Parts: sequence; C-alpha cells; structure tokens
Amino acid sequence: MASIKDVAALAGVHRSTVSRIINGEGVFRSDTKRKVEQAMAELNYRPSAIARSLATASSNMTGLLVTYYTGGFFGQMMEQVQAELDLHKKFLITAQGHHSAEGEREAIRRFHALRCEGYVLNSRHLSDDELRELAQESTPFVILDRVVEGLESRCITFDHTLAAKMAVEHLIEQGHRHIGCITGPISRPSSHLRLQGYKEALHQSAISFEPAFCAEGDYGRKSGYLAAEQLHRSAPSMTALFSCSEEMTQGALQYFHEHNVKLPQQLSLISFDSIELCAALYPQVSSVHFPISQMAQTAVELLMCQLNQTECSITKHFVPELRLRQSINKQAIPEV
Amino acid sequence: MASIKDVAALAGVHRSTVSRIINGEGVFRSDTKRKVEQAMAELNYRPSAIARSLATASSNMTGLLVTYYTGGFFGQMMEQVQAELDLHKKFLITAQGHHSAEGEREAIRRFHALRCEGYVLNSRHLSDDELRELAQESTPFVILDRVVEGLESRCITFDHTLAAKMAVEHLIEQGHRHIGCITGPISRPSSHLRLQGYKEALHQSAISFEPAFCAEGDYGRKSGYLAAEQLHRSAPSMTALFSCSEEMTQGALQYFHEHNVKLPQQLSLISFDSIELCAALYPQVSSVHFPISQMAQTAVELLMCQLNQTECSITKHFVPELRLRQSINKQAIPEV
DNA sequence: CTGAAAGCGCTAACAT
DNA sequence: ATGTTAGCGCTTTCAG
Repeated sequence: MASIKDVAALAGVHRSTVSRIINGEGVFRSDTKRKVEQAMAELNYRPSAIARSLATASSNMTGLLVTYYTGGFFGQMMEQVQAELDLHKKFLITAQGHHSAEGEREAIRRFHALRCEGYVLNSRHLSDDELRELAQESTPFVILDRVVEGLESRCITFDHTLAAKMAVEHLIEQGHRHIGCITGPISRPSSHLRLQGYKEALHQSAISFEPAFCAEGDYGRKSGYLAAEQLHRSAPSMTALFSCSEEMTQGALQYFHEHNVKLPQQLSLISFDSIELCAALYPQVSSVHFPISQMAQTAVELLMCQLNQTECSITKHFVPELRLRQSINKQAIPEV
Repeated sequence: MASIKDVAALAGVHRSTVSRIINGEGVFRSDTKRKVEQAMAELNYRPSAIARSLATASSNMTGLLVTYYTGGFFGQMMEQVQAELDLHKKFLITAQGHHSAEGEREAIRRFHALRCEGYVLNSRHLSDDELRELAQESTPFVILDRVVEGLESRCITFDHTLAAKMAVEHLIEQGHRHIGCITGPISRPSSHLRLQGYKEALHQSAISFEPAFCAEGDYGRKSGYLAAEQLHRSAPSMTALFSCSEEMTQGALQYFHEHNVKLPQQLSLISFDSIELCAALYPQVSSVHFPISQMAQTAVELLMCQLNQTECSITKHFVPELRLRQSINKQAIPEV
C-alpha cells in the first residue's frame, strides 16, 4: 500500500509538501502540485486516516451506542447519526449494548480504545452515577433519550409521559372510558413514564385506574400479542386501547385479527410510534409520534458543538405529536 | 489521556516492558507485572488501538457495506457481521451505499482510508468489472448475495430463482392456476432472478405467463400496496399471489384489508422473507426463506479465512426453504 | 527478563 | 514555496 513517502519520491518533493497539498494548506507552484497529484493518482494513494489520527491527536471518529442494530428504531438512529456525521466529515463507530450494563460499558471501552472524539449514547442500563462519572473524563458525549440529573446540558430528551397522556386524552375525547393499556417492561424507565401518562389522563377525567386494564409487554411484537390476549379476557368491557410501542401494536393487531375483533368498530387503538410503523399496519393505527430521527440528528449537532467548544442553543427537548389514522372510532358517551 | 509512557514512568519500567505485558508476550517477574498492572489501573490506561494499528500495520478493522442502515434486512446483516467479528476481536466499520455506484465507491474509499483489513460487500451497484478490478488490489473482500464471474471464491450466494420457483410451485400444488406476482424493480438482478423462477414454475406446469398478472414494485411497502391494487384490477381471476419481498407483502395485505379481500379464503399468498416479517403479519404469510443472517455470518468466516490465508471449506451457496403459514388455501382443481 | 532504538505514516513547527 | 526535524503511541528487533 502506497504511503506518502512513495508519493513524495515519485513526485520528487518532500513528504511535507505532499502533506500540505493533500490538506490544501499554503500555496504551491502549479507544477509541483501537478506532479504530486499525478504521483498520487498513479500510485492510487489514499492518506492513512490512522496515521493522520496519530499525528494530529484526533481520530475523527464518533462512537454511537445503540442497544441492537436490528429493529427500525435503532436503524433510524444510525441512519441519522451517520448522515449528520458525514456533513462533518467524521467517521462513525457503532457498538451494541445488548441490553446490559456490561454490554454498554464494553461498547464505551471500544470507543475509548479507538480514541473516538465523542460519543452519542442511547444508554439504557448504565446508572446515572456511572454516566456522571463518565462525564468526569475528557471525552465529550451526548445522551440520547434520557434525562440524567446534573448532565442536562448533554441530554436530548423526550416527554414520554406527556406523549402517553396525549394519546389517552384523545381516546377519552372520543368518548371512551374503558381504556386498556399495553405497557413496556415495568423495570424500564421509559415504560414507567408512559404508564404514568396513561394514569394521569385517566385521573384527569375522573376515570379510575383498573389493574385489569393493564398488561405488561416487553416492547416486542410477541408480547403485544400476548398482552392483547390477556386484556381480551381480563377487560371484556374495554372499548379502546393504548399500546406503548409500535411492535406490540403489531402483535396486538395480529391477535385481534385472529379473534375477529374489528378495529375500529369494536375496539379503538392508539399507539406509540417512532419509525412510522403504525402507518404500515392495517387498519392504519393512530399514534403519538416519538421523533427519534430528529433527536438523533440533534444529538450529533450538540456533540459537534461540544467538540468545537462553540455555544449552540439547540432545542434539546422534544415534544410529542398526535397522528390520527383509521384505528379510532367515536364512542357514544353513556348517559349518566 | 494516559499513554504507555505514563504507565512505564509510573511503574518504573521501560515502555517496551509495558507493551509486552499488555500483549502477554514473554515472561516477567511477578512484581514487575504487578507494578505495571497497578499503574495501568491507576491511570485508567487503555492502549490506543490507533497507535497499535500503525505500529503493527494492521488496523483490526473490517468494513461492511450495506445499502442503508434502516430496514430489518440490513439490520440483520450488521448484527451478524458484528457478532462474528466480535469473536475474532475485530472492529466493525459500516458504510451505506445509498443505492448508487458512487455511494458504494465512496464507502469503499472510506474503508481504504481507515485501512480496513478486509471488506464484506453487499454491493448492488458496482459493476462486475469494477468488482473484479477491486480484486486486483491487496485488500481481501467477500461479496454477499451476488455472483460475480471470476470471483466465485469470494461470493456468498443464494438461489433466488429456485426460491421463487419453489414458492410458486407450492401454490400450483395447492391447485392454483391463476397466480399473480409482485416483482421487485426489474432493473435489479435479484428481481430479475425471482421473476425468472416464477416463470419457470408456471412453464413447468404448462400455465401460460400473463403480463396482466405481474406488477412491478420497488421492494418497498408502499409499492406493494400499489401493486396489489393494480393486480386487483388487471387480474380479477387471480386466486393466488407471489410477492417478491416481505415489505411489499405487508403493503399488499394493507390493500387487501382495506378492500375486503379475505386471505386465504379469496386469495392465497406466499412471499419472499428474510427477516421473518411474514410471521408478524396477519394472517401469517407463508414464505420462502432467504437466510441472510447465516449468509452474513458465513461471509465473515470466509473473510477471516482469507485474512489468515487458511483454507476453509465453507458452504458458500445457500438454498431456500419453504415456511408454510396461514395465508394459503387449497383451490379445487377445475375439471378439464 | 528487561532496556535501547528504530520505525509505522503522517503532521506541524521551524527553517530557509 | 518547500525542505528539515521531531514526534504522535505503540511494537519489535536486537542487545545484554
């Protein structure tokens, strides 16, 4: 593999001249420039990003931690982060946390070994303390979709509670009073927040919270199917349902289809949605949109500001948006 | 950031000793080892993968080219490739080709700049010639899901034609004779191969090929919806349908749901499937499975063999497998 | 068993 | 406008 030395030799100039020409620093005699460019072409020379990193003490790499590569949600994140990094001519290094604190730690170790200049962390399992500790070190990072006390300036956040509340409020406005909920795993903070929003909406309309109207899933499709089954049994009077993830919604729809529950005639449905899967279901499902793409993009922008030490006043907090589709019916409000 | 020098100084030994201890090369006095390990811990030292790359002339990085990060298909590929590379303690560098030859070229340039030791290419737009040219250079690579003449030893392949043929044959065995097809974009080789299989199956049973029974999509969901609509009009006698991608199948199902076409009562359906999306649809859709995960894993194995110059006799060719689900009905075979 | 020295490919003062 | 020199953090002979 040709190195800068070979190019210099072939062009009959010094390495540093080649380096300068590559980086467009300074002014050169046009024939020197031509000779060098010719030599580079001839040797199919590409500067080694690695050697350059070492020399400049900057790797030009950014680490992105996601839980998995599969699933549209993480795909969106990677896509956006890559696009934004491309703009800044930075390399992307991805790693998976695999739903464990140790996995996430390992990912960060990898970024560190590669001397990434900054990280975008969609961390779900590192404790707030551990994250605060990490903030003591010199590598800047941004936390995507999580609020960590003391690290507010690095957090890109979304109001999960409000989102859930808006969804359920909408159901209530349509006249529904018997509203079920398929939650995520209760152990996960985001699930907790969403359940909270469900409860708040009910409370606000003086509808009592019934455990029989809740079923816990794991955000996965299969669990949505099972949760739908459970609710079908435990809450036969249910006329509307709020599902905390698009995958679970898909599973639930599968169950309802198999058991001849017609949407929206017999049951209205609204769902959390980040990757616009809800529009792909049939019937198309109304949703509250969780704008992970924009959040991911913003995360990179914020990180770049930190890297350049520039002040930037970016919106770091995102708000939900209702997207109404075919899955909701009005319910006659019962005479009291 | 602490360097090996700092560790050496703190431990009171030479850099090279530290290096040897890190890499477990040679034998050391136990107290030297202890001192060094203590110093490393104290400084939170991690060797720089970059400096190491430069010194050893091996980056330990592998490049993976995919078209996009989104979409379950590419997610699967990345997931498997990462898993396999983890086993070999290699770093993964991903890049997107964005459905253009120039995009794919740019991705490879990036790998080259990073001095990746090898590439896994899911290339769709580079010409065979360009790939053969690339093979002249010193970096080994493996081509995932494509056959390139002259590069057979580097290709991990799948029999798309046979897959399509098996799917349609199954429909025919169930008594269907009026079978539609939603194809991928005709310009893409894989689409062409699948359409070929459809035609072969028909031909083999003496069913004539009718253009009105084919609609072209772009492998995306929306296009599946539109194709279903088109076929619904142009081929009203159709009793069974073969869809060339799972996303298009999802779109088609959406259309049929909206237009009250019952599956499998009024229409039987079979689909290509790689990420097991078909089992998530309702009704669950029968499919021919395209084992992209295993192929991706195998691609890395093959690449590692090439890197280590070891002979390995891996199965490079994969075959389709039928997965029967709820979407197919028997059709009474008409009396002739 | 450990130290000394050279070098990987590049950049960045400092000269001239 | 270009050459000289040193050095980034690590590995790898070669000594001893």
